[in-house]
Amino acid sequence: MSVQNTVGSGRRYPTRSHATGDMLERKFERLLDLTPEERDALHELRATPKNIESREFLMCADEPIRETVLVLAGWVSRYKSLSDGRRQIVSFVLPGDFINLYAALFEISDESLECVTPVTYASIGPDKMLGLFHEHPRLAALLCWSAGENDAILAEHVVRLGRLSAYERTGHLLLELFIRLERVGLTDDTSISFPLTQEAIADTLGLSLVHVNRTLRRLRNDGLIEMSDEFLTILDLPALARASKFDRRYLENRNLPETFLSKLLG
Amino acid sequence: MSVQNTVGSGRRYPTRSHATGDMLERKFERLLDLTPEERDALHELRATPKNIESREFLMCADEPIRETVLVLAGWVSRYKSLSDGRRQIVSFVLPGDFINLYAALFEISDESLECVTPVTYASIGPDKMLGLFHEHPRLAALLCWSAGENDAILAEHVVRLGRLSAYERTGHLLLELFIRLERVGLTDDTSISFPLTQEAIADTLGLSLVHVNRTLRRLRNDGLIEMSDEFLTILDLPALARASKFDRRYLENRNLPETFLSKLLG
DNA sequence: CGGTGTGTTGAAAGGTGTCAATGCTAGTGG
DNA sequence: CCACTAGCATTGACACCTTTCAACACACCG
Repeated sequence: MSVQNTVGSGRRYPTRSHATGDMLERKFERLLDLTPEERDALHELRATPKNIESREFLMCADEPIRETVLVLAGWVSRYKSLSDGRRQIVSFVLPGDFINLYAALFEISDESLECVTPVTYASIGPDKMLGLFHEHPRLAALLCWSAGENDAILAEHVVRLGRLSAYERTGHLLLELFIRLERVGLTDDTSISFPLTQEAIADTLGLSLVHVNRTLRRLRNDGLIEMSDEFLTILDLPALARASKFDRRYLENRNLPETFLSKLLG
Repeated sequence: MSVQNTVGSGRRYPTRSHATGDMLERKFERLLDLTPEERDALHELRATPKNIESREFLMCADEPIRETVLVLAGWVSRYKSLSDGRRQIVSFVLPGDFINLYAALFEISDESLECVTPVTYASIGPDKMLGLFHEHPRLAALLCWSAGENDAILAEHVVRLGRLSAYERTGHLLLELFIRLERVGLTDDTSISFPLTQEAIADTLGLSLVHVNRTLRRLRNDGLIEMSDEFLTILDLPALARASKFDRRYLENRNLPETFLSKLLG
């Protein structure tokens, strides 16, 4: 059920058949029953998807921000570069995630958005965005919810970088990616397709490439994960979560509260 | 011009006379000329300010989220705790900043909000928040801008933790705090009142208390800063910025773009 | 006056980075 | 068809940044 896409120089990334992407509905339906009109509006957002290759950029540092982007398939890395070449990946944008939800509100950014894999996305201009806020306030609320979730993910990344050991950090990141993909239906039981190089992991976790390599080997030796060029398998999720101080509450317990739901429904 | 507030156990924190706080207008006026009605709406937000002591909590982990908070005076730290006692401060909330802009959208949080100093704040219930979005869409846009700025600050914090040395991290943090306070008019030439303990700095930068102490001493010895119990002075801002790889663009270059401004103004 | 919170300093241990070299696979061009 | 290159994964040895442990100074407070 998976198609082989030839990518860049020597790495393959398998694209799943459901890459057409209804992961946004999937996320939102967990919070709220959408009306047919709202579903239509969401469908319309991705009416004319675009494709872009691995290693290409959705946005470059110091370039003007174009528009809000909804990722339908593939991984995007958001990172910042230092003058001396050091690089820090701030976050990964996965299918169903937004980029630049605030795009309309800033002139330029000092961050870059690079495709880790081939990416299918829908771009949403400021007009469309404003229209959405007027015509579908409930969807607007869900978009804000999405922004709030990103905030929580970023906050946890700060904890990871600031207070976890290399071993914990690595396991923690792998778990986050696994669970985020699970929530949009992109897992295969205990496996996900995993396109990150060890260098990308290093630039995410604030570690050296060499140390990431050693750490991954330890995780493998400890029977917690299995990794190939293309896939990551979580062999023992509870054990890995324990070993990584991974508390998945930051990705859950984030339902819309009743008080607010009633307003949206009423 | 400064009042001595006795705080907790043995630390004093000077409260400035302009702690009554028009820093929100100050921030927004840099982006947009506000109408009298909008000014009134902003004033109304802080019509009934509340006070809370140093070391008290605006929110505790696992407690339900109450409401959106606008900080008028004082510092708040947002942090997460690990089961083994490790702590990571995610961000500092300064006068003019919002907390829980998404409050209405989540049930509970796994983060805590603790006052570093005595704090004056205005709480904004979900109703008021929704009303604001309906009646003052331009203010709503500015609130979103504010959320986007927080995102940029968090992203830079990730870079700080992931790719800067202890020396760079420390200088970088001090500069960020200085500049953020400068933008809301809370600097005294090259000084700010500085309530953080070395332990708080350590929990922010992902370092040990001891190493923070040594690093601060180095910064002092290098003639870049001066610190007392109460104040921080940036002696040579350009030099400190160079030494810390501090690129203030993440706090600037964030004006509202023309395309959007015209919509708001029209 | 002792107690607590904070700042300071030294010495030793340890986690992580750097440097360097190797193997492997896929793609390229002769 | 086979060198040859490029990108990535892997490993060992060593250096160093940062942590940990421990002790002490100082201010404020009850």
